[in-house]
Amino acid sequence: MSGPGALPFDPIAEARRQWEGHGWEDAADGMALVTSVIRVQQLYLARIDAALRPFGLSFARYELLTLLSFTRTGALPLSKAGRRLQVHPASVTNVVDRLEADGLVRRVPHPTDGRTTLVELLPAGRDLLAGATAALNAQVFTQPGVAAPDARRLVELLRHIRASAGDFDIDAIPLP
Amino acid sequence: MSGPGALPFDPIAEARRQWEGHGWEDAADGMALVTSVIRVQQLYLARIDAALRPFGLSFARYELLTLLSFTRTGALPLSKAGRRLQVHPASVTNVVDRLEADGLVRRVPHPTDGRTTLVELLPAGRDLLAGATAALNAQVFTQPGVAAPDARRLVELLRHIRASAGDFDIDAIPLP
DNA sequence: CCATACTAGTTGGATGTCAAAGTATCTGCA
DNA sequence: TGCAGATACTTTGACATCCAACTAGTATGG
Repeated sequence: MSGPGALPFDPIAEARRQWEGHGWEDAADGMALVTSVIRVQQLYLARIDAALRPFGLSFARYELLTLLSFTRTGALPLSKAGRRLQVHPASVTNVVDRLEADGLVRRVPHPTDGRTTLVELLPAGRDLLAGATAALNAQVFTQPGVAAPDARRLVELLRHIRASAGDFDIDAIPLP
Repeated sequence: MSGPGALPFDPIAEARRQWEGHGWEDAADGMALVTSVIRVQQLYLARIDAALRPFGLSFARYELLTLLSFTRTGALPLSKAGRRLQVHPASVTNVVDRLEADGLVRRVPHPTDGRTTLVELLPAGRDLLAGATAALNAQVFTQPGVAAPDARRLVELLRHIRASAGDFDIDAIPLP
């Protein structure tokens, strides 16, 4: 995250001035947006990691456990988990390896499809998850750094970016 | 990035429904915002990496080269580079190692401060940077997935989040 | 002058990302 | 019925992140 202390100026505003100074005006808005998103992601991830550290979980592991807890059976094929979490199959393998090593999930062969392995939430994982979610909700998700109307406005704008990248059909499930 | 093809629904809208269904309404807006930022960062980074791949550069390396090119001397102390780029000192060491190995920068002892090492942009780095910036501007920064007014709106909202995290004094350099 | 506190940068390790390539299994069609 | 193409998951390697601990050098105050 940030080096020691705050900078005396906004580094993204400064970069934007440089972009314009070099004649790249057309790209300045986009550059500022992209680097802002990257920086805010970094800030959020640092806060998430801090909130989860007492539980021995990273955010990637937490997300997988949460996804499993929301299913009816507490299990999913790895491929489906990867699509829902929008991560690469190799990342799913990596995270499942680590959760399995910690006794929070287990791998189960699919009853009828030899290609498929299910990842199944174990009681230890479910138990850990309750406290972890409470901590995340209290420390991060109820304090996102902007007021609720602005948070919703941001989500809506970011949603257009996600849809334009092909994440989902934008007309599929409209926001209320 | 995304697994194969788009999902038939918005995974973040779905996660938000789960959050509300579990009684975590107060945290739902924040959860949606945080996961949206994380996802959009991932999308942007994938596009950036694709644009930079022909130049053999990652975004972290590109950013450091760009920062150096904006200085008067083409050189900076590693500590200062880390503060400007808002990354951990160990990350700066790592990226400088790799750029040095590729002959794009070199480490130079500080003339008067024995603790300090300067990282200096070499001609090969400067040459590579011109094409890399053109590619990034053309492929990513002029096509951020939203129109310019929305991009500016997003930057302003994200700027408040960055300020509230202590990145810089929000009154220091106001946007026009 | 010296002890202490601070700064600068490195090293080792953990983490998770994705690309590329691989093996194993399933499906659909000729 | 056989096979091409697809799917599922793993392995390997590259990449960059940060934490914790370390060494070396500088600044400051008594």
